[in-house]
Amino acid sequence: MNEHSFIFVPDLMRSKDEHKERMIRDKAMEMIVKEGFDGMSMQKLAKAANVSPATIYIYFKNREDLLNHLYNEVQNTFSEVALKGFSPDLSFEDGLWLQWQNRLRFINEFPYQYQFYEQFRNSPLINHSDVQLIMDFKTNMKHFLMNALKNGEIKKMEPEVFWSLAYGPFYSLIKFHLQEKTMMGRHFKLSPAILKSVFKQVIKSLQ
Amino acid sequence: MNEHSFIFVPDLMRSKDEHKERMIRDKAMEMIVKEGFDGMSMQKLAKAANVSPATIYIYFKNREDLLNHLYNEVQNTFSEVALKGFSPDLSFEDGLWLQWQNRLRFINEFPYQYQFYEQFRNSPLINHSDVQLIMDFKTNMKHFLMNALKNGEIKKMEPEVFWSLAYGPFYSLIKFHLQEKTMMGRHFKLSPAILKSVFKQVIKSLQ
DNA sequence: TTTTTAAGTGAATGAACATTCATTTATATT
DNA sequence: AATATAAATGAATGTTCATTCACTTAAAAA
Repeated sequence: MNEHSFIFVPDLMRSKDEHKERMIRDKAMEMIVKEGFDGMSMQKLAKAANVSPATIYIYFKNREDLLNHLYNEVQNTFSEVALKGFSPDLSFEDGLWLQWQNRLRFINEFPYQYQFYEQFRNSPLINHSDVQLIMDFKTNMKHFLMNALKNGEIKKMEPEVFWSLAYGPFYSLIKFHLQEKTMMGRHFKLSPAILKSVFKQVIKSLQ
Repeated sequence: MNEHSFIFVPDLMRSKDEHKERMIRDKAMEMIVKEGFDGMSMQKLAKAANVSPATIYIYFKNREDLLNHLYNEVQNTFSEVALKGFSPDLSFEDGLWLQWQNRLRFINEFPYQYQFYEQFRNSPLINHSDVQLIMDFKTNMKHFLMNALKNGEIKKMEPEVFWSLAYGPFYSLIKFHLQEKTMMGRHFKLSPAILKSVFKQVIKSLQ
């Protein structure tokens, strides 16, 4: 519906208001992060985005379609940001560190989007969405991993094992970072120094 | 309401049916794992648990109260299982390995409970729940960490950093393990061999 | 300025929602 | 067997839900 609008553009028409769609998308994610999936109703969303409920259905087929589009968009933006400045020819340490920095940047810049993303991924909605990583991202990651292996920078392991070791601690830190209360009621601020120190330890585990 | 029922037990009464409450709790978690929070309505739950909607309100104040009780119960069972056979006087490597094994055992034995738990923790519901880890678990973990530090088995770091390095890769593996499709559409089976190998690498990162 | 088209709407629709209530049922004691 | 009590219920309650529809508005082209 939405992503195919470029296929047929009649001559005589009123064009869609990009700002309206942006508001719908942003407010939806904000509401879901603040009140959960059951706290985001179409009528409340319409009010928050300053449109009629019926307007939402011009942009999205239904509620589920809206949620899937949101997830898709975040996934793509995230991949894009993660690839900024990246090349599979970077040394393993430089490449992974760039990934960590890029991902942290995205999370800090778009906390609602990231938290919506995490909520969606941990819900059964993920099973009904047919989202796929953009090809560019996939091939870059694959070549990066292959180079690191070839150069003896990491040992041979299954992709899931690599991912768990290389990003597990990172995303765990992010979770603490985004909660205001963590262990023992303290607040945990993810400083650059801490991130770098954990990174060094992760590198050690992969060698 | 529920947890205080032992305070006053009249002589003449019909006693609550433990089996009914168990069904309500189990079906609720199953529904949430399969259909999400918005897929679990009180009327559908009643039907699934073979009780009247009104019966649920005998055991729980309202929907939110039910969800909080579920979370609480999982949290407590989880802590209990994690402590099985554990002592803070174990060597760091043995103690952490036991934790990994206990946690994996819980996840395999009660997948609905674990997946409900993860979904709850990643939703805003977590902000309105006032759950606390049981004291026994907390103190055990604290002493374990202190001993490992004293014996020079790990280096000094903030608790969140320790947690991220020691459990981040583990929970990441679990996520892959519980999805039927992971990276590149393959299925990932978490074998004991893989778990042990990742564990060894994690130990290396902590030293 | 007129025409054409889709964007955009407010009010409606029926279904599903959480919760309550007037009764009935089961059970432990007498 | 009778009694007292809370468990358990099915049928309501009023509210909110996702979605639709008859209609109005805006804008691009002629």
